[in-house]
Amino acid sequence: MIKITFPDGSVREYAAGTTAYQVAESISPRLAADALAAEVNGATVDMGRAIDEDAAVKFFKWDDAEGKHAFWHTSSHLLAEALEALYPGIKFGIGPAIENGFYYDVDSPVPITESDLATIEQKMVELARQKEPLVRSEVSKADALKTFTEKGDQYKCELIADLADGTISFYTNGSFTDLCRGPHIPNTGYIKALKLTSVAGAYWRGNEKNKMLTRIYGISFPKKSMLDEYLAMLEEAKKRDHRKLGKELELFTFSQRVGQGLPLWLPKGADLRDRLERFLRQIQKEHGYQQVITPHIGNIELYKTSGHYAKYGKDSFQPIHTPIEGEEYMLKPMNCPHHCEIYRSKPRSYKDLPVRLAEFGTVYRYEQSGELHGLTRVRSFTQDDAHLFVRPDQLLEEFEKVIDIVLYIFRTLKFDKYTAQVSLRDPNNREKYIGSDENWDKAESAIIEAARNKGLNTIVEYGEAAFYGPKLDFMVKDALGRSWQLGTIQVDYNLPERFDLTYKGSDDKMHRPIMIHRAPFGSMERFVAVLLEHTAGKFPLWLSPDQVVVLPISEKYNDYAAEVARELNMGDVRAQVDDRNEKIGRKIRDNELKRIPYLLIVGEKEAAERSVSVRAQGEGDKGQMSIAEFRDYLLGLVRSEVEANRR
RNA sequence: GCCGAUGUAGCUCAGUUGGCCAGAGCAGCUGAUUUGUAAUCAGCUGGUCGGGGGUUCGAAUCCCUCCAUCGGCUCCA
Repeated sequence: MIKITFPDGSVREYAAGTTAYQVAESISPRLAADALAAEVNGATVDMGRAIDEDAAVKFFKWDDAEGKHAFWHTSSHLLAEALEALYPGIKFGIGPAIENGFYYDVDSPVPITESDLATIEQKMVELARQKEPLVRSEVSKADALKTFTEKGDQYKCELIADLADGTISFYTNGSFTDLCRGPHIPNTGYIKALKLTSVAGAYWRGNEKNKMLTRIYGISFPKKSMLDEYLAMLEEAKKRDHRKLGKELELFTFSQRVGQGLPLWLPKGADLRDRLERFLRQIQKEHGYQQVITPHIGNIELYKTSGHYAKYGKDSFQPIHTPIEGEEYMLKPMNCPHHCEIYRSKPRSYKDLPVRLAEFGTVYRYEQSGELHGLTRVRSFTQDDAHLFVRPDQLLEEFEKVIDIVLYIFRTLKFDKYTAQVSLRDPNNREKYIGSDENWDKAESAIIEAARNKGLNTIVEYGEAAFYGPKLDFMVKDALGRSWQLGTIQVDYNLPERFDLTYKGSDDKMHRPIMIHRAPFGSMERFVAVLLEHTAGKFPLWLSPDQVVVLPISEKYNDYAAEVARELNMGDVRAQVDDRNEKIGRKIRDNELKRIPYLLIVGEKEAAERSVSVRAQGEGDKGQMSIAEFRDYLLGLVRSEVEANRR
């Protein structure tokens, strides 16, 4: 038997001849790394057997976050070692693993740019080949401080100073020693493939008042083929970038002269958006929502009442002054205050509730220029907003009904993978939230219960609630596995208070309604962006701006093609004719590239038989049908896309 | 806003160290062709080389400044 004492104090026994691989496999990557440290400190673990690459993948349990985390964390130490060798005098900030790879923040005496990455990569490969073990050591806080003070690494000293007294762990690979809690993989030799992806600026400790360090991002894998796959995925993501597709498919554009972050929706984009709005409006109508319309500006007093001016005034477009009357107006940064005033426009009884006010409301926020990004972060956007004013006893049911709408949307648009995040109060810091404990408890349990009743896959985050109420956010995974935050449902105790919203109860006393903010799409802009990247521009049939294009074989059949299109259009199918003087192959190619779902080829034969030859996007020739047959076929598909997901 | 990179025709991009009227493909226009399942051929049009200022005999190329875009940071009601 071999006894291994781990640095965390635990002792485990293994049969004689057990390899480090087996030990690690039996526990976790974290302990695997520590096992190696134990070995270096004199224990007897047989490291004899070489580990092939496939075993290494299994070894680090690549599918679980902990395995990847250890792997990438070690990679960041390898990066630091290479940097120290190449840039004497360089100082280090932090170097963690992230969702996809790792980074290290450094303060270099000479600037490091993208053109230097190849050299650093080479050095890393060279060091990785030496299979340097990650050796753990423990020192007192005072010694730790001394070590880094001597080295002149003020950032590390700052980190150490913040740690609790007691022993502090270091890890060493080759010539590089870092303050680190672990875990790590046993040695750098497992890193078989790596790539430094970018270099960027990042504030020290994430505070914009601090110095900006250079952050070097990278990714690494235990197998070369895994890196290739990852890079291929990035390529695919680039092709699906909504900014690129938006341009290619003529959905939206931006103009410097109009202003940054202000999207211009082109005809096809407006059509798509309108279709999405009608779809949501329909389901909302069925759920008892009432549509309202409010102005794009509001008196500054409105936002002072709501408290938004105090909190977000500086992040808004600055107030508009009207010299004649001396008033101040703001471009509306959110719709809620307007809707509160609509609620107040008449007395409400408990029998009137819930009141559900919906509006596709365009709002304006002065986002920092560096933050703008395609359609996902803009300065003017339209929320698919609604505010529900409910009695406390209605909260649960209303919440569930909103979840139903969100799930219906996800089903219809084929977002099959989603999770829900429940954001609750920080239990240790209850003073910072507005509203009574009793109400919060009710609202929090209502959200949790609603999510459970609807069978949602939820994660609970404490301390993530807004100051005015808890919330439920939906994150979807797109076709490439990337996560996007979409819909949100929030409970609000603040605005009903500030606007003094009331209703008369059955007890003849005045009561305060609870407000629910909700936006299933989030914003039309963001949703279209996510939908574009999810579908790679191949929208479902019911959403496609152009569903069908009729392609005459030659100009002789243009008249028949126009007739086909006319007949389809009268039957509620969106059809166009491509009557350019081009060969049929050319027309097919161009229209496939425009992601048209169905192409109808018509020539002599079809004109004679009053039929069409059908070609489905990406599927090729589907054979001949009569015009009516095709129309019914298509309308059937559209119905099934939308209706089938109702329940 | 901060760090770094980029900005040449509607789109995608060439234009090495400053030097003949700034180029190509696609798109557009004109003509020829009348086509059967992913690019027919030819001709033509189109650019204050992001804006402004400077250095120079001479600037797309070098310097300054502003603007915009991209990758991050910070932020996200």
